[in-house]
Amino acid sequence: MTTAFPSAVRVRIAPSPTGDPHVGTAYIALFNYVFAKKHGGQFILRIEDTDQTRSHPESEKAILRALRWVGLAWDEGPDIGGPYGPYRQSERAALYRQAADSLVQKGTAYRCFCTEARLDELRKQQKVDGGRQGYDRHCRSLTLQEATTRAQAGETFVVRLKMPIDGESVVNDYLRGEVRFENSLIDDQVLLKSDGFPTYHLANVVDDHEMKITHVIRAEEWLVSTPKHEALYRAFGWDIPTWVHLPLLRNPDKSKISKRKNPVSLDYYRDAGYLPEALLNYLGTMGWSISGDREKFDLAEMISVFTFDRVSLGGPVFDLVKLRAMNALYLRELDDQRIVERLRSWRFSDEYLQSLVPLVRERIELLSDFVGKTDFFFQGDVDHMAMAADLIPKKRTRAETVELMKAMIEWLDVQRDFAAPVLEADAKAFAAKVGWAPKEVFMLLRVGATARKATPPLFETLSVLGRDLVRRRLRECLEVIKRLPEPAAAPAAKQP
RNA sequence: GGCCCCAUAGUCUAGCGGUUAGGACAGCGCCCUCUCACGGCGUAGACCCGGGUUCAAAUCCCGGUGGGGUCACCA
Repeated sequence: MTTAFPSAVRVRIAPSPTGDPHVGTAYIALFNYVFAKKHGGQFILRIEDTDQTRSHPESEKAILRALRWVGLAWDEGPDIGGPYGPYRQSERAALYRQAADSLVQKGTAYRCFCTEARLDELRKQQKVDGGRQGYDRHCRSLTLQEATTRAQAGETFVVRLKMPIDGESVVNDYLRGEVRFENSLIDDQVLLKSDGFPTYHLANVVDDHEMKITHVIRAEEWLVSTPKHEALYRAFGWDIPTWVHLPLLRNPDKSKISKRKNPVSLDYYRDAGYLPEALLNYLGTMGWSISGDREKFDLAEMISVFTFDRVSLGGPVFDLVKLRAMNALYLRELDDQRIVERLRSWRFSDEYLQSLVPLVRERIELLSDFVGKTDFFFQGDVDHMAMAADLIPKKRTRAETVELMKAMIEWLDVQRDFAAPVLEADAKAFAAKVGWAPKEVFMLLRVGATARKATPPLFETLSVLGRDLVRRRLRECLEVIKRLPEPAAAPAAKQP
């Protein structure tokens, strides 16, 4: 496995701006970055925003900011451009349409006019029969002329790839060697959606080729779709890049890392006070080792000795306790002045303090009161256990409260705008929707987000805290509530 | 469920045919010490199971089991 890499190494991280900047993105970006730098190559950032309904420009901004925070700088990207731009897929739509069309003309892809209803029905039937899952290739037998006529008549269609019907696909993964797939089990993948936008599969392959990507270093979840990608490269007549599928980061229960079970947003780590270099170092120990008895190393050192041969394939559990210990190591190494600087750029900046003062100015009588009134703004996780008695509202059961908290977290997960007035209006709407009194909802929100019953105005407070801290704390709070005993019935007899 | 990947302590890992199976976090104990923390020392704790191959398997092969991923007009 010790192939020499050409100096023209070009790799990429291709996040989709559909949510928070994800630790998994930083993880994969790190290995791409390090590999590129090791071989004097380029590290490219490409935004995969082909999902019209789920992509958001704020999310893209957040991803760029977070990647910068963590210390990974790209050589080409949507903000700085580069020779193979644009680096945002929504700006390359024509390219994909053209690519899909060329495949249709060549006969390696075909238009499919099947309706969603038919596909649903098909899936349902397949479930009953227990046979082969997936598209039945109904439209594959249409002639090009037939299909063209129907398309020109205005019928909506998608473009699907013609996978080989038999034989097998052998994918060469750099870390695992040959992986075999039976072609008959692989779907005729949709390449172009009915809205004219490409799917991941098409856009990704086209761009990786156009951008001259040599090594596709991505998460293991993509391994099984790699034969489709290879089929696409072949259909175009393009060279296939080297595949490197890294193991997936895991929750403590070993499932794929998820926001429900782990803080997953890079902004959370920033706001909770983790040092980016410690986070990066920790990510570097996930599935990779620098040597047998060392685990503390900086980026430069990782680059200097990097090789994929030291990757281990078991899915590493992302352990907050260990990360914290790593962070402590880095913190202790900083001299006093540097720690002061870090604190300033974290939460002791003039800017942040100024956002706090309006919230507490009427509530403090001495300057020294400030600290006690604002402590939860300077904490990461907060002690909900101490609030156990106030977590379940009077007249509510634990089960009801759990459901409410779940619904509230779901709502906040999609709440992009954290400006106080917006939050307030949306919170009221939320309360109405779930049929709870606003004051009940607000108190739960308050206690969940701050572990306090008395705080500055709720929505201003949430706004300043920021969505990542709020959502993490609510999740923690939910876990605490779940473990609480059912409160005694409301008019419960008081014990003497 | 089909297909694919994976498998060393609770967790991250070293190991790549012959080791008293090494390191780190967490745990426990002791030392340092006005407390706590840091630091130091120590301690407990692992090769998933079963077959092969071999003089010799944590290491190679096969099977099982377990975990994970994936089966979208999401990425």
